[in-house]
This record gives sequence, C-alpha cells and structure tokens, in this order.
Amino acid sequence: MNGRHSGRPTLEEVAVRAGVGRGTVSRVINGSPRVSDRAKAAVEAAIAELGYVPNRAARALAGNRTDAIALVIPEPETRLFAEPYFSDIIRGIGAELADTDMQLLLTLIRTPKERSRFAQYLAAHRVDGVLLVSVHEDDPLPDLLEQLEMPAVLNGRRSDLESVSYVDADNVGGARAAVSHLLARGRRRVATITGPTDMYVARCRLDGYRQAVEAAGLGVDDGLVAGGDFTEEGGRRAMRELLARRPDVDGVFAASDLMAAGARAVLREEGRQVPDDVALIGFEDSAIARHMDPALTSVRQPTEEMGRTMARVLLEEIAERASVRRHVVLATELVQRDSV
Amino acid sequence: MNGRHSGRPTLEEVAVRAGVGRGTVSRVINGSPRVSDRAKAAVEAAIAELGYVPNRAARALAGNRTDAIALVIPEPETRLFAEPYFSDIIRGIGAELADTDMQLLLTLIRTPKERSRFAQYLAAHRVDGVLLVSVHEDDPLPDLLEQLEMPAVLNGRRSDLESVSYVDADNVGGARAAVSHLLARGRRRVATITGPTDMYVARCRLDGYRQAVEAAGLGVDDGLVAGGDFTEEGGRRAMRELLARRPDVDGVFAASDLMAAGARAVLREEGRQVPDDVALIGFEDSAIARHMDPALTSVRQPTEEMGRTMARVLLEEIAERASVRRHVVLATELVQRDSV
DNA sequence: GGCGTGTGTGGGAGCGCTCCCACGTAGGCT
DNA sequence: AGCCTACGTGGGAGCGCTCCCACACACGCC
Repeated sequence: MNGRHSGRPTLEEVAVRAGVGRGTVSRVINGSPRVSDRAKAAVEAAIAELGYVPNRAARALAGNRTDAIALVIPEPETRLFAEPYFSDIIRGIGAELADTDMQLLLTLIRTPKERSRFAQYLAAHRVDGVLLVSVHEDDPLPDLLEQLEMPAVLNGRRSDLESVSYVDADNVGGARAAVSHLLARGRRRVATITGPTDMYVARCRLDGYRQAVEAAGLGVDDGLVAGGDFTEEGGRRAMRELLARRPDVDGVFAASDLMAAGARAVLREEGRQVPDDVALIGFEDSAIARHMDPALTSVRQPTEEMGRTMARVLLEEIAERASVRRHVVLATELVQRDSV
Repeated sequence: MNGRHSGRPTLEEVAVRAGVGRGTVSRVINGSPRVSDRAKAAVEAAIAELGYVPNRAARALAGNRTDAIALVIPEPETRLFAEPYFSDIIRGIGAELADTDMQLLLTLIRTPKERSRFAQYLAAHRVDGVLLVSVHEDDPLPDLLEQLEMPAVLNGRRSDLESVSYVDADNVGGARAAVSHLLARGRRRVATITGPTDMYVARCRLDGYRQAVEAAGLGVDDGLVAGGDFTEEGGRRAMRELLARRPDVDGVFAASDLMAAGARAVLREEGRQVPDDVALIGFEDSAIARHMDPALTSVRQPTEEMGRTMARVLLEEIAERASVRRHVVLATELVQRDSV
C-alpha cells in the first residue's frame, strides 16, 4: 500500500485535462486574478472531476512556507488552566482557521530540552507563525520569536510594554466591575485575593480592585489584600489570613475561581454564610463557578473570542510582509449568580 | 525577509562540509546502519557546526509521507467534554510524541462540510495517521479511515465489534465497582442515571450497573434506571423521575459527573441529604466532582494514560506495513470522597 | 590467480509544486 | 500604420530531500 506512485492526481494531470499549462492551474488554485474566465472554469471542472487536492509538501517546498501555525502550550500551564478555557480557546482558533487551509500544530513544551528543540523548529521555519498561550514574564520564547521575525501572537501579555502582538482580556476592567458591584451592593470591607504578583495578569486584577475601591472614595487597606497563587489551596490560605486580620470582612474578590472555591471552603468552616455574611466573586467563570454552592458570581472572559482573534491577528501578520504589532484587549463581563 | 534563498543550511551543504556525498548524510540522518563510523562522525560534526535541521517539506515530498498525525475532535463533543479530559488526553499524546519528530495536527470538525473536507485531506494522504476522540456509532469517519487503509486509533469504541484500533477505559468495570461500592455500604435501592443509550459508552456503564446488582443477588428493577444524556439538565430530569417512581431510593450511580451534579441539585431541592439519605457516585472524576458539596465520589479514567497509549498504538501501526488492529482497555479506579 | 559476495559510498532522477521569464495576442496611443 | 503597453499563457528551473542504481574496494572461496 501507499506505494511510490500513488494514484492521486497531480497538478500536471489537472492541466492536461483542462487543456491548459501548469502555470494556469497553479494560478487558479492560488486565486490569481490573471486568469481568463474560460481557463478558470476549465481548470475548476478538471479539479472537480479528478478530485484533485494539492500536495502540501510540494507547495511548502516550492513556495518556501508551510501553511501551518503552531499553538504552543507550556506544559506546567495546562494543569492550571481553568478547564473550559483551554478547549474554548482552541475552539476559537479552530473556527477562525476553518476556512483557511492553514494547519494547526499543537506543541506542548514540558522541559527546557523540549523548549530548545522547539526553538530549532522555529529557526528552521517549520511553521509560518506561532500562537503562544499563557506566557510568563520570564519566558524566553516571545523574544526569540521577535528576533527570528516570526509572526506571533500571545494570549495575554508579559507586561504593559509588551512588544509582541497579543490578545488579552480586560483584566483591569473585569476586576473593577466585580469590586464595584460588591461596593454597590453595600459591602464596605471588600478584600481581594490576588494571584502571584510576578504575573502581569494578577497585577492587572489587583489594579482593577484598587481602582474600584478608590473610585468609591475609599482608601485601599492593605490588610484587605491577601496574596494567593491561583490555586485552591492558595485561596484557602489567603482567606484564613484575611479572616484573621479583618474579621469583619464582608466581601471578597478572588482573582480566580479556583481561589474563590478555596475561600468559600474556609468561610464555610468558619461558619460564615455566603452571600449573607460575606459576598464572593471569582474570575474566569469556569465550570467550577457554576457548580459551587451557592453558584459563584464571576468575571467571564470571552475565551472563544480570544482564540478567534488570536488566529485572525496571526493570519494578518503572516499575510503582510512588514511586522506591525497588534494589541487587542477584549472586554470582560460580570456574570451574576448567587454568591453576592 | 524570508527570501527565496534563506541562509538555512541544506543537506547538500552538510555533505560538502563533511566531505561525503548526499546519500551518506541522508543515511546518517535516518539512522541507517550502512555507514562507517568515520563518515558518521564527520557528518554529525558538520550537522552540529552548521546547525542543520532537515527540511520537513522536502522530506515529505521525496519520501511520500508527512511525519504528521491528526488529532480529530468532533466539535459538538468539545462542549460535552468533562473538562480536564480534553487537556489530559492531549497531554498524554504530547508526551508520547515528544521524542518522535512526528507532528500533531489538531483538527476540529464542526459541520458536515468540514467533515467532508477532512475526508479529502485524508484521501490526499496529508497525514500518516489519525487519532479520533469521542466517536459516535454513526460516525462515518472510522469506516472511511479503514477503507483508505489509514492507520487510526479511536478513543473509545463504537461497539463491541469495533474493527478499527481503539483505546478505551474499562467502563463496565468502573460502573460495576461504583455500584458494588454502594451496595457494600448497605444501600439497597440503588438507581442509575444512564447516558444516551445510543452511545456505547453509556450502555457499558449501564451494563456495569446491572452486573453489580445481579452479583449482589438482587434483580434489576427497571424503575431504578433513568435515562439521561450526559448533561446536567438531563441529570436533573432523571433524578426527578427517579424520586417520583422510587421515593425510597438510597443510592444513585450517575454515568457522568455532570449528571451527578444535576441529580445532586434536585436532591437538595427535595430536602434529601447526601450521603445520609442518598449516596451518590459519578463517572469521570472531573473538576466538578472535586468541587461539589459534598465532594463527589467518582470513577476515574486514566485519561492521560489513554492519550499516551493512543499515540503509542498509532505509531506502531504506522511503523508496520500490515494493519493489525489493536484493542486496548485500560482500568478505571473508584475515587472515594464524601458523597457515599 | 580468478571469481564471487558483501559493505560503504556517490550521485542521478524525481517527488509535485511555485516562481518567473518569455511569448503570443489584443487593445490603446501617437 | 506603427508602436507600446497591457494581459493571459506555457513551461523551464529549481525547492531539498529520498530512493536506488552503480561503482569501488575488501575480503573470502575454489
């Protein structure tokens, strides 16, 4: 099976059948405007009759491109992913790529060895562009991509001055909305459980908290800010800390649903009712939020839309020669449930 | 940038540098034994000095293969995925592929149009093999794959007589263990909420339920079997039905965590305590299970291991010419929490 | 010594495309 | 009429590999 010469039709055979030259068939396939309607129709008919599908490898070889982009997922992150996030973003990317004949390559990076191997891949131009999710500030990959002039789009950004193109959610706005909501409902001692502050996204959510508190004419009380690490256990610890420092806390904005779940568990242990004694808001609107008791009010990110946008931006960047960096920030939305 | 002749070294340049012919370099790269140690060392040195990375497209074109496999995800399924499942299985596949230079292509199939387009891809031999998750019994893809003699591995199977290679979890055994556990804890009226019975996986879990009930010397009471559809709302409906028919039910095995969550909500509404009045077990051990209140006892599937195994089986199938079908069933495990 | 057999090697041919040059042919201008 | 500019077109060259044939050379055997 699968012998040296498989029966699959080639561009040449299409040309013969259509009674035109190879060049013309190639032009039709690639949508060149420089083809007469007559020739175009003949070629299209021949393609349909023969069931011709262009050979990707040959195209790539001759055209010096790959028609493939890589979706890079740093492994440690996979674990942390609030779960629907992962598949939602993939769905968005897939949707945007569907009409293209761009292929999506999945690349998991676990170890430094794999990272350097991937760097080799990039240097060898095995992909036309790269989609990078969940970048850390110390990740060397974005800089490498920039240096190689490889089109790339990050999901999130490393800092305010991110130079590589990115698509991010409005973390500041989302956090601000959440905290404002708490304050508007009459909560006066609203605390926050932050993510690891060496992550930009965590700092953004903390900024949103601060902005909302200040906008309400209150001062930010450092006793009401507890550091978490985006994990459930971190949420627990932070909540205990908060309760110890400010027993009269009546509202908590956790920078992730998982931390909110941890906080909620501690509140239960301590006999505090949610939302009566303490109102609680998370971030991400994950499956966990919907299944908590009471169901958790949370900030939703337009995850699928982010995936879609990332793909679109990357395709644009690949299409144009010059590398204009694009920065897109998508709005977040407060999903109200029963924890406020 | 990225001009016609990029500076990347070619096999030919490596050959010149090593003072050997193209053929010898090719042999070294592909691990042929028919190379003298001297030549091999020279070539390897040249490769290292030049930072040579083989051109994939050229290889694919000349060798009539692609070094790529497709992971196919039927879109409607993504939504249903108990969430960690998705990323776990990908992680397993990635781990197995890491040492290979096989690429993983992600293919989402949403519409019939996309399905037929993918069929074209397959016919054009754009991948060396296919990994298919979550197949329905009426899915035409497996048969197509078989017909094309394309190496393929399913995650799960369509029926007992599945002809295509597959890797599946021991659904029957897992369900049996869950129900036996309930019976061993003294529950006498143990019900089950099934998945859609046109899905083989749902039938397997129902079989496991039956086997456990019969093994306990009890007869299967049809009144204790309610049909769900793997969704939370389906679990709700089924639980209401069950309560109406058998108000004295004291144990429920739900064929998915999501349905268990639905059932749990109804039980709460009806004032039944879990686990005191009704013990509850789910299937999948998803994030939801861990975050339910009380935390849900559930049957865990070795998801990452399944991904790993799928990849391994596929690679084997690609490596050998003949198509020997492989069937692997991996053990499941009951994870005990607080709902029993 | 002649003949086989085996092992390592070089390099031609070709995979199926895209790129681009060269060649008509038709139309617009002076 | 003569020229210049399009436009549409055919096909050569070449992308970087793998495959495989042919050859050289080192053995062993009769």
